[in-house]
Amino acid sequence: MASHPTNEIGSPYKEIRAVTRAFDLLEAAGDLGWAKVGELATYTGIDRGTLYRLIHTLEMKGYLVRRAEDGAVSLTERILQLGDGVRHEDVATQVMSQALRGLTEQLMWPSDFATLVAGRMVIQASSHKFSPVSVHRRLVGKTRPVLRSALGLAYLGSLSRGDLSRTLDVMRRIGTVSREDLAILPNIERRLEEMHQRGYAFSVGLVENNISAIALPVRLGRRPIGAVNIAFFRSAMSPAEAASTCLKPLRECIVRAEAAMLAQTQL
Amino acid sequence: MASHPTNEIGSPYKEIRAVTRAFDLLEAAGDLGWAKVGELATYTGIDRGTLYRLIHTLEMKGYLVRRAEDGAVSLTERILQLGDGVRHEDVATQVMSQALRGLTEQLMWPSDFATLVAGRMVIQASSHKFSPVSVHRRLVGKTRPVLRSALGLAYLGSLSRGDLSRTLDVMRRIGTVSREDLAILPNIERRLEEMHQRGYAFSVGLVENNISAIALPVRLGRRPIGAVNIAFFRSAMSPAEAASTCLKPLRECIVRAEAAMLAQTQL
DNA sequence: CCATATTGTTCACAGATCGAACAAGGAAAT
DNA sequence: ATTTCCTTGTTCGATCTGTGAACAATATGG
Repeated sequence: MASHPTNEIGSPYKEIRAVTRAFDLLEAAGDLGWAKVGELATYTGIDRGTLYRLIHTLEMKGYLVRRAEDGAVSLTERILQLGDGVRHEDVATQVMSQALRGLTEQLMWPSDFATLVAGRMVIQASSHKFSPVSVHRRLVGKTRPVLRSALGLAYLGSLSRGDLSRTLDVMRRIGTVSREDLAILPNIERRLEEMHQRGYAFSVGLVENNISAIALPVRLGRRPIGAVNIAFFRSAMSPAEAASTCLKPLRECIVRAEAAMLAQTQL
Repeated sequence: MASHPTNEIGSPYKEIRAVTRAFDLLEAAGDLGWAKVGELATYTGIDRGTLYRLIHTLEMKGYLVRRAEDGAVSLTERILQLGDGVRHEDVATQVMSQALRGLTEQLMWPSDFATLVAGRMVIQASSHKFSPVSVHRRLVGKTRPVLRSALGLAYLGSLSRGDLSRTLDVMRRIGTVSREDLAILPNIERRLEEMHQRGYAFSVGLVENNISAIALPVRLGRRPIGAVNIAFFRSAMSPAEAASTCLKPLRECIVRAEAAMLAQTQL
């Protein structure tokens, strides 16, 4: 079928004009601070009538504000709110990738770092390809059930009560609570309490029959951002045996990674 | 003439659908972190075909990125870059409003705080209404020429060489260099050097024949953000006389205001 | 291997977005 | 005080854009 000119090698889509202009306007507002509509028209080249419509839309969404005294326009803090947490995801993934590699070289067993995304634990970094005892290669992007995996339980156990409630609400809203999960939900707080007393989360034969895992949460400062696991053959040892040998190096690895993340996000 | 339903009392514009959807997508990406296109469609209710086009546009503008491994989408740091300085404008104006009021109660002469906006010094806060010797009431939004006013010269004198060049380039680009300015430009660096040696900026009979002013810059940390002046009757004293009595309290007022701003922006 | 789910793309059409033109108000000059 | 010029805010028909149902391709799970 016929294709039309693309803006990027391989992409068939044109840029959406109104959206592009909206961001041109926001960038101009960022450059200029408080600016009159006529000034914005001169600076961006966008017709004044179009600007009035764009400004109205961005006002309704809360990203721009107009000063009553002279009609000047400025960005609001909502842009910053939108960006909250952005930097940290990238830094965390980068730091954890390196940290997991080191851990796996030390222990042989592979590890994954996952964050809660769209009601699932999504693997963001993984050391399986560095482990001599793993057959998995591409795990990044794969998901684990929040309520039944070691990764999910470790993460949930690091949330405050309020954040735990909100997280479960989001999961219900977007439909990631499975039938197996429904059996677990009534007891989730007790299971998390048991996990606190034990000192780690675990699962047995969840994703694959012969694979078990233990996991600990990861924080940025005091804020939980995800969890790290160690996966091992069920036949090789029990979770308790895994914990007795691997928990200490896992915890130490996480502490060093958390410090590195904190250093980088405050630069 | 016939009007149509408005989204806000008194506003005749409908929201631009594509722009609204683009921000719904960004907000969803902010909520979810790395998310697949199908997940974003479920979360936002926007058709997948539409999302592909929006994502493409936002990728081209640099606000979203797609992960090659599984096509997941995430916000980028550019949102934060867009928002740089947002919070500070509001805080600075609020703090300076209170500070200028105190200064005017102490000195009687009115003051203005201005920032560089769209190639002009725009008055963001003013104490004229608290001064018994001013006839002006509404100055916020009014502008002063950058190259000839005390406010403008104080601000320019606090910029690094690189920022000074960039600022003059922006002014040329958006056409705020007047004919009077053109006579000054060749000597601007010498005038700023003389100002440094004098310790303050001044103007005589600029906006009104009978009004002179002296001014000092205002910084947030090390970053120049604007300037504050003291306006007085030309017949009452010369700039040098004004400086001998008013410069010390003006400087002290600015130091206190800068400290208050720094404290607030680091909360 | 097959069925199902998911991803990515297309294109006719409904309707959204655009900007020239107009109306109103404010500022500056006389 | 009046006139002229500039700026702001709004309108609406025409043009073009953005949309989503449908299709093709790929990936996943049984």
